[in-house]
Amino acid sequence: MTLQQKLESRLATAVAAVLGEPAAAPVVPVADLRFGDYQSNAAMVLAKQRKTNPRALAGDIIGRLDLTGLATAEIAGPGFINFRVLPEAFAARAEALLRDERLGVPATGAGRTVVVDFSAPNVAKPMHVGHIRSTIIGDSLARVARFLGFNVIADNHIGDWGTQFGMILHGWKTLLDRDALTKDPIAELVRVYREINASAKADPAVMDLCKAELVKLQAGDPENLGIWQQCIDVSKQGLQKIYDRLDVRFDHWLGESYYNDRLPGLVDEFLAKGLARESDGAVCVFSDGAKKPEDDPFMVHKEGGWTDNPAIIRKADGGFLYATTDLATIQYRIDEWKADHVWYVVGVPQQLHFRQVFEAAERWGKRGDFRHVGFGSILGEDRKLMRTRSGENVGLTDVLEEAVERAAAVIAEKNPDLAPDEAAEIAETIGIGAVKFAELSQNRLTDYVFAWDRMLALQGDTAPYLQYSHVRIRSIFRKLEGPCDLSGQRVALGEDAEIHLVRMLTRFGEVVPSVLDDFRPNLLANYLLDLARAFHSFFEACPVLKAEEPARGSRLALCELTSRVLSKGLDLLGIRVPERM
RNA sequence: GCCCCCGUAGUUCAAUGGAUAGAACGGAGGUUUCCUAAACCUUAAAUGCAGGUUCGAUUCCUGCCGGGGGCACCA
Repeated sequence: MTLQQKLESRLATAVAAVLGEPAAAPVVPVADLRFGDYQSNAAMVLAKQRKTNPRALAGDIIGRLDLTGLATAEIAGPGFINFRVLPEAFAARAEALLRDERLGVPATGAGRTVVVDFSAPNVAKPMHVGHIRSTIIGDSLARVARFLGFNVIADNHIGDWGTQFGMILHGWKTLLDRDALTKDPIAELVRVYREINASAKADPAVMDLCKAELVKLQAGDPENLGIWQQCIDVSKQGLQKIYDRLDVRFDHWLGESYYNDRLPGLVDEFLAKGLARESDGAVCVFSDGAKKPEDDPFMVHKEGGWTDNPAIIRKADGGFLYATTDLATIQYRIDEWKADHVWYVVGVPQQLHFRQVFEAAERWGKRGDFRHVGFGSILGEDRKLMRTRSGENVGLTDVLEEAVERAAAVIAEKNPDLAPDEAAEIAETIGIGAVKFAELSQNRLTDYVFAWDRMLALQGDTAPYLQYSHVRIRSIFRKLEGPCDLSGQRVALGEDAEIHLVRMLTRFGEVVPSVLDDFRPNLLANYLLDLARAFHSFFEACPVLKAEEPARGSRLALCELTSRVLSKGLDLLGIRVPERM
């Protein structure tokens, strides 16, 4: 049980004793240490309901509170109950954590299945910086959910069937350089796509040819299907290289094409059940007709009257769309995978689409906890959205390359004695870690302007700062020489820096589950920075190897525990830790 | 026109309705006979504007200002 849970449990007992009935009395960590470690505002809330004096009620509750061996409590301000955890309680908790493989993190997701839908690039187009958010945030959420005991299915819903294939097919047939395709398939595909895209934009006749190729593909033309399959294979190989480098894994790659056969039947079913109807030749799912414009964001003002903003599931020409595929995908995930939760890590601009699809799925009878985990946009220097086709866009591979180069330069300066192989490996770990951490340490909803120095920073609140903490700890254990069993080690806390370090260590079990409350890996990232700061302060203030027993063993145990929590925390963010740097 | 997201130190970002709004970079000043100075310590500096709800608002509500985005056959 976490310290927070213990306090909550004891407080609940006291509150029930005072009131004569159970009442909610949550305990939260205190932001400002001057007020203690944890606090509860229960007295203020309950006093208001009962129209009594909050400080008096808080006093009554504290009078009934048994905190033996755990903490002290006091009334503060308008009626807070502040808890200060006793050093011996912190020490006991640290000893318990040393023996706990889960490091105090409860398995809150046990027995539930969650599908995490993230990354989902379009094939035959290069990944650029705009793809980084979904990929990295989604991977981290999947890792956290897995650690919390969820049955996690990471699904890469790649765009392998859309209209862009009309262009690629036409380009393949008219522009392809076979030699170039053999040498660097991805680059050649990208070149073909860019060229054909430009000429189709300029010339409607070319666009018509592209559309004709798409129709043939969708009708099952063997030649086009063959080319399509080649494109997919080549693209997947290229994507896999980037995912390997980023240490991102998927359980499935069920792209749009996987659901292709299900779409006609799906639309028929929607029509038959009255969930959709024709409008201007298209089949649309309209929002619930009972709603009024005031309370329904689907309603739009159009041609003199209010109508709602439908999800189109079949075009007038018979083609299917994004919404159709997403509904088929939901059906599969709910019926085949028995998903309890489905999390879509997709940019905020698609919010309307997901509201429509989730509502349609619900009315269709596909019940589940569907969440659109949106994130802000990456903007260009002009503060406008980075577009896939605009030339200014920076490729994801270029970002990773540059990050690793910068890390290598710092290593050469700071630690020139490392063997070249090892230095290169460390540069990879640090460079990639820095990029990922830059993404994960901020609120996902914030828009930001892409800037090399921001994304590739190696100083300050960055992954290398965290990695360095771990490296210093490993350095101590190297000097120990020989095995060292700390599982039964007694922890004795004297210095403030030691107590503060343990305070931070005990919060790991509280922070990790909170990441999924609102899908915010940055809570974990920021926690790890606080933990690392606590460790560095401890490390400056408290000698370890040169200390006398019992402090020496106790401090070694704190180092070991810190190392484990940092490694696990970074692992949940998808960031590796080096042994030295 | 309607809807959504975002406005916090010079800059980039934090802050489940809680107390004196935290970091980092940059600025100023210090710490190395001692486990890696990629570190530590000290310091100056901010909630777009106006109302409202609340014991308490960066957070919730209303209006305005500013930035970004979405809104019928792309994904």
